[in-house]
Amino acid sequence: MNTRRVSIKDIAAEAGSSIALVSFVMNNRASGQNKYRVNKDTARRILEVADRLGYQPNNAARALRCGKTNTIGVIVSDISNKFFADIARCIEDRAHQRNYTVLFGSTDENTDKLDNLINVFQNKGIDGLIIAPSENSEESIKRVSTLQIPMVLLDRELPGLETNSVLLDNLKGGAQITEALLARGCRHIEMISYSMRLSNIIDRETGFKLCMEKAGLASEGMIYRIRHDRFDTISQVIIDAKERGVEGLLFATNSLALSGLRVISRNGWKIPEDFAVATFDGNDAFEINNLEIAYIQQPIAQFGTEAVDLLLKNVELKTGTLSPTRIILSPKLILNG
Amino acid sequence: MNTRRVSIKDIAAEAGSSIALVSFVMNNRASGQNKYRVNKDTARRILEVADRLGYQPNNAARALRCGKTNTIGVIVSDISNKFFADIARCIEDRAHQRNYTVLFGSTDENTDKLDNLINVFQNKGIDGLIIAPSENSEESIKRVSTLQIPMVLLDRELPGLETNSVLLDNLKGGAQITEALLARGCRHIEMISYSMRLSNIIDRETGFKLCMEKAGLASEGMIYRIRHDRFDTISQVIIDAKERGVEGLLFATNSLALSGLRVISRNGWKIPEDFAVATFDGNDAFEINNLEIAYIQQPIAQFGTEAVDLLLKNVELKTGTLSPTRIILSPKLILNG
DNA sequence: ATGAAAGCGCTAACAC
DNA sequence: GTGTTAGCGCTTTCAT
Repeated sequence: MNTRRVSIKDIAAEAGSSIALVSFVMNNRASGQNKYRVNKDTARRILEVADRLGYQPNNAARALRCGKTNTIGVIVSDISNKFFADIARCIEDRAHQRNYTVLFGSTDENTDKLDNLINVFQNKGIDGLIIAPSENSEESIKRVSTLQIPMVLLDRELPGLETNSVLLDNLKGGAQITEALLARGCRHIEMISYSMRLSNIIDRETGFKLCMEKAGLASEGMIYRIRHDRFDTISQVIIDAKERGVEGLLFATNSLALSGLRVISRNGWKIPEDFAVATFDGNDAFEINNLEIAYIQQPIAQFGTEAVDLLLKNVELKTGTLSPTRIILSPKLILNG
Repeated sequence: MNTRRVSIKDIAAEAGSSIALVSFVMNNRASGQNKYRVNKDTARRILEVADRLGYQPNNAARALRCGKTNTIGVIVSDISNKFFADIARCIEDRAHQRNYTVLFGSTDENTDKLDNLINVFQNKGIDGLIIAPSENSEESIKRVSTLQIPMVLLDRELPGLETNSVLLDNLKGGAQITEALLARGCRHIEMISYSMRLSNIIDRETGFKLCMEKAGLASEGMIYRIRHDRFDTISQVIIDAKERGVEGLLFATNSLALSGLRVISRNGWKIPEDFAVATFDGNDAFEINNLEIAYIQQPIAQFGTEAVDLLLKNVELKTGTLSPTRIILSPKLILNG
């Protein structure tokens, strides 16, 4: 038994018409039109044969012919990171809804991997790219622009690069969460952040600073920056903070908070008695232990949907280019306890 | 400026040779061979031009010509689920190493979505499929076999279907974790499981039962099965368990454990004083609160690597088919406290 | 309303 | 050692 997949040609032969007509009918069906410029009976016959034979169009052929793959690429630092995994899921759903498939890739914040992924994805002929850029990725990202590949940046943007992007209002988020800490009566608040200079992180820090200054509290030197490859250093920072009499700890990301909580718990300190804690994004770990941790909730689903929609708007453009769009999503403050 | 990508033809023109030769040289380069049947100088010239022009092969054309896309599909119930997200990451890494890209899809345990994904992926011409099958997916999976698409089942297998699969030794895992509970002195142990009849769940239950019986303890009726669309019912089950004087709780999956812990915490019960708890897979939430929870650790990275390798072994087969292989991975018991 | 034919970029068999 | 050519499955233009 030969297992060559059934092609348009087979259908034409079986239905006694030309392949051109089959192609035409199949395309009409796909686009959900019910009015054919084709003879009704012929159309019905072709459709019937196609179904009977289990016809599936060959995407490679179509891609080659049309220069379009209906595939988008998504590049993040680590797809197994909860934030990105959640977004990935939403991107997947939205893309499928709009008849696209998604190729995912993780860079581990490594520029070589990023460049390689961009190449591979370009070879595969992706129609567009959604990227959560990491540090030092400016050059690579610029290359994507040069390549004329439609692109939208996710979660972070790049200084000096005008592109489409979908972002959280991190400045507002940083301010809101700081305010929450102040509202519980904390004065001596310190922020534990990343040494990586990502726009989202920077904005959160700025939000914190602005808010502290407005409250007439010192913010200078109150931000401690952890290297992402030296997460262990967080331990000493927190121990020192305790000695300095810090009352509130604001973690710039959820992973930072998780590591911080581990330290707090290991030292036998209690939340919120010993430390008031706030961060970005919720976590099962908070709820399960009734930890009173305030956090900024990001609209994950919207991140995914907006990114896909914005990208496809650019992809499906018949001609020319749109001017870059920035979509800024609103943070939501969640208070626990 | 016309932005048509540079093709083999452009290189041929520029280097003053035929496209066939260019193709030949490029392929040799790709496969890392350094001995050409081609004139050294010609080869060098071609390579030089290719680099200068920034040539990237067109995958669609190659796929069409060769009937091979170097893409595999991965279908799970939900890619944002931690277990699958972790595996996805490992699959991605391994596949990239081996020069394949990966298409991911989530079914939400829904047969229609599964069928649809299989179709879409088939259209895209994936060379093989890795699937974590959910309940009632027998028919769909069988169709993949019929389609002659190489496939490996992940995490769960299907009764009455001989296929390649990569699985945990869930029977052993179930027994090991039960023993751990017994070893801490628990007698009255109950298992909280899924109503879904997935092979991995069933095996874990069997391991539990066997172990309990061996210890001369009742196991009949000691398994409570939660419907995945009625997670809230877990609350009453645990409250009842407390009244029945249950000492140890074994959760069949991590999500079940998470929900259970929420209930336990909400009722003010302590671990391990009020309940000894054990489950499958670790979780940040455990460590952060120094919860003494024993669990079975699955070798995630191995899951990914083995699945990809097994799949590609079948994909890259020049001729015929291999007989189905089952790869059984060993569970590892992690004791906390 | 329908069909013939060109061509997307590539590989591989074959000829020179 | 190098070039010519057919053809993968599809869409699309142009005839009829």
